[in-house]
Amino acid sequence: MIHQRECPIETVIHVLGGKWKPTILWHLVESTRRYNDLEKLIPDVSQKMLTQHLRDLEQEGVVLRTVYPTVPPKVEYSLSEYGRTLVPVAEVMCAWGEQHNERKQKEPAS
Amino acid sequence: MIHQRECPIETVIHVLGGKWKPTILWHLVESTRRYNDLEKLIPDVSQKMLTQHLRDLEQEGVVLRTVYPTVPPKVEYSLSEYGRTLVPVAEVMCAWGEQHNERKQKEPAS
DNA sequence: TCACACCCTTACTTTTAAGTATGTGGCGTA
DNA sequence: TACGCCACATACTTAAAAGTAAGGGTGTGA
Repeated sequence: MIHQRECPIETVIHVLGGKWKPTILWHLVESTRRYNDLEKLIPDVSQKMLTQHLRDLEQEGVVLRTVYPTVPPKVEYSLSEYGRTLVPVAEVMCAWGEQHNERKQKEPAS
Repeated sequence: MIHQRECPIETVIHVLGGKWKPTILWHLVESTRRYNDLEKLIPDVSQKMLTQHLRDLEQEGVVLRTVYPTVPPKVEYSLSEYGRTLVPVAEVMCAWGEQHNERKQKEPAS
């Protein structure tokens, strides 16, 4: 938080670059989710990291957090409209990443 | 190195996600460079990180390393053809990142 | 009265990335 | 003889990210 990011690629990496952030985003592209849902969909994430990543994504404007003041509390997470502008970027990255993974599998040496 | 990457977005982040990698790539898109050139072009990078990032990029197949057995030694780094397939991905990321940086400047409070 | 559901928070530890400082090899030059 | 050039390698330290474990607040049902 202490320095401004001059490199826009680093910006994207910062927004998308938590260990579970792509997975979270992926689930939110499909549908709005509650905290509990995400925990179940991503069994290996710890509560701490899930909360922290959701907060990060919220602060970047990518994710919307809606609290219903019911008992017990209900909190919904969804992609913001702005967050949807990130989807094509993620798709381009995905496509290259997939191809790269395949390539790496074929030539494990080199 | 110990686990295979299942998420292709993480793959891209892994390839591009060192502190100086986007900068290195950027300079190699423009031209082939020698180790010394890169040191001068990126004054803040340490030798250790420059070497390490170049090795990483080489191992991913993105960068070519050519050694001329002269004295003193001469080593050239360049983007491979495969590395050039990464450029459009980087450009898409760049575009979103720039826009995102502007947006963040305008609304420092959420 | 007690546990449970939901959505977290906090403190502490481990792992990973990056930074700092110093050393290496072989040849040309002074 | 010593010194510098180029492209590193290695060891050690610091900082950042992630993991682990435990607690909290509130109202409802048993």
